[in-house]
Amino acid sequence: MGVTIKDIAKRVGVSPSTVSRVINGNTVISDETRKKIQEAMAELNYHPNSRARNFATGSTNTIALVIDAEDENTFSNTFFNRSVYAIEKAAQSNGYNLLITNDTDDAGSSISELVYEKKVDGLILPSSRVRSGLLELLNQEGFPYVVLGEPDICSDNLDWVDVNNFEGSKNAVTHLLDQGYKRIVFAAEDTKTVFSKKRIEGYYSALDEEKGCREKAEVISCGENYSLLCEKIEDAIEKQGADAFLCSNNVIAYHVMKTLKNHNYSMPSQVGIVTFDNYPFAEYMDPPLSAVDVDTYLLGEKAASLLIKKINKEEVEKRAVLIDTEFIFRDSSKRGGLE
Amino acid sequence: MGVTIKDIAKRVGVSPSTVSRVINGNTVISDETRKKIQEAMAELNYHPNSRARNFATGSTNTIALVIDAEDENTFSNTFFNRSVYAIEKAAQSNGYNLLITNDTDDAGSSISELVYEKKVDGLILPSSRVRSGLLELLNQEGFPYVVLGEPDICSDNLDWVDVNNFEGSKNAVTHLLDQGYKRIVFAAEDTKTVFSKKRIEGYYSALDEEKGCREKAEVISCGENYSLLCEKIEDAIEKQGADAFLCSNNVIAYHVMKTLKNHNYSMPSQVGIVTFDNYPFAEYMDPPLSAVDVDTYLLGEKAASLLIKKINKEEVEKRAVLIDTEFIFRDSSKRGGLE
DNA sequence: TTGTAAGCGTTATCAA
DNA sequence: TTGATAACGCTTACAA
Repeated sequence: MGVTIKDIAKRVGVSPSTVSRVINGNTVISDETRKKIQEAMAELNYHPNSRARNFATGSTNTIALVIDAEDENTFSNTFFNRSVYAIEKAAQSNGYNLLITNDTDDAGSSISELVYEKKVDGLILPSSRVRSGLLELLNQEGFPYVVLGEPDICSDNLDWVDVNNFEGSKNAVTHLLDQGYKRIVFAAEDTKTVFSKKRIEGYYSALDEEKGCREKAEVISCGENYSLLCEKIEDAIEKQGADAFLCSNNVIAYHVMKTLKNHNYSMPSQVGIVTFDNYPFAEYMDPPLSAVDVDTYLLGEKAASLLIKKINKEEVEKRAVLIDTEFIFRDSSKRGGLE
Repeated sequence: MGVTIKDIAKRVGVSPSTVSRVINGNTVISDETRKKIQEAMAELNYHPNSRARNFATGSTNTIALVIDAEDENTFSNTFFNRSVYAIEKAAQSNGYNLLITNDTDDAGSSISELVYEKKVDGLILPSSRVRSGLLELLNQEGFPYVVLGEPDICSDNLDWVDVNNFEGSKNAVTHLLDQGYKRIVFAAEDTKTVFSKKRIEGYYSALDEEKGCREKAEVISCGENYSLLCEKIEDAIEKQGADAFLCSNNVIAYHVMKTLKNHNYSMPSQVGIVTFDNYPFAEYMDPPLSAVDVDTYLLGEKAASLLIKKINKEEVEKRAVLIDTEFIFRDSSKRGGLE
């Protein structure tokens, strides 16, 4: 059915291997032969069969991105998705295809299938799916992989890429202090994930540099229980005299703002707010939300290019890559350094 | 290096084809032989090489999902992403892997590469990327594909899956009428895409059933110019006496609500609101937003299973599949049929 | 129920 | 600069 390398060879009167050389850009071919072969390929509308090539070369030119299937939010996470977009672009521009797979915890996991059956050349693993059994498998098979997000185990021995949550948080808090806020509360959905911990560390680190502030530090966490969150916010303001909130995402920021409005606290004069993640919504909020912007596109791009380097066995300069955050100053934290 | 089918054959003392039969679940094997072969595979930690299988069988057990790279929003679209999640799940449960590729308009497009080089067995194409040249290529190569979303060309001759935008819109407007709202405005970012057109048709269709309402119909579109949107909203209320808005997404709904609040219109007593897409935010808005909920998970699932049927050359009952929407009644449209 | 052998389309080694 | 030829690991008639 399809036209093969042999058909081209026959038509031009050369051997299949010569045609193969042209396809692969081998330079030892004479210009004349190359030209004739290329013409024949165009005339016959020849396209190399990637299945045969994969088989012959022992590679697939495909990388896999593992998705955390347990995490309902992964796919509704705009930021994660920008990373996916970036990974695909980086892959494509390096001649790789991108396979996406949910990681289930089943015994015959989809990941081990990819690895054992050699369906891809390497994989990007979200930190939430890093577990020792899987690492053993990968290392034992000498399979190239990169972790997306700082993992909570083996972080010194793995190649990973993450946002600099520590600095992002620290900068935001320093900004709030500079604006004259004194009692800054950190509000998050959890405090256990690696990125939450890093942000909390950054929060403390900024407070440490302003005397008397660390003592008043307070971290609120609420899971997804937003009415609980609202209560805690009220308490923080009324009982502890909180005058600013650093929120770990936009949903939390939204609830903080709602609570403040319900109690007629004015923003930003009485209470300031900064949120992580610069959602499209953030700039339209009332007041517009200051945000720690995270370049998840870059995150994905770095992860993909790091993986491809590993696949090609190039030397990798550093094991861990941290992406800088950018602080976006809007009205919600604009107190102007007033007391 | 790797252990192959021959190693298993040798160890058990059978021929490679017998081992192959066991791998492929061929039933003519004697229980005894099967058992011995399975034991040997376990002992040697054998896994079939998918590259070799793909080559031998002439298939890849992979489907591709094309992403609209031009559309910045695709990847930040929560709903689209739930479809991706569903597609992956459906693929996996049918033994397929999922490849994701951006569609660039370059001459050597990534899609034609997938098709010509036989990298995947079929593809899911978003309606926004349907163009005649591409369809020609696919049809000419006899390549299985399914369109995600109703396409604006050839919709009668293609297999596609979409949400029932017409009914969703119609139901929402009927609901508003039932609640006693009289002058309902449809607010959208555009009016040209197929789904917008269908929604507008549904909007008109509902109005037609209530006398005197169709004459007062008004469709507002604003692109991404939200200050323009706010002006138009004001006009609609003040000059045309609008008392309800059907919004084509949450961002629009947000701006409508903001405008209403700024002008001290009370919701839902003076003005009612319904939005398309039940974002997590919708239920936390003030008042909580009534929404036309779209099951994009089901959308993706249907698309994937339809494609896999086509790949297997099974007869497909209908060319076009419409997914029902669900109306979620919250406070923002609860007027209770008052005048 | 099992074995033999050809074949899938390309790459890669070696020789010319 | 080119050509023969083996090899990649599996599937699949066909034969036994």
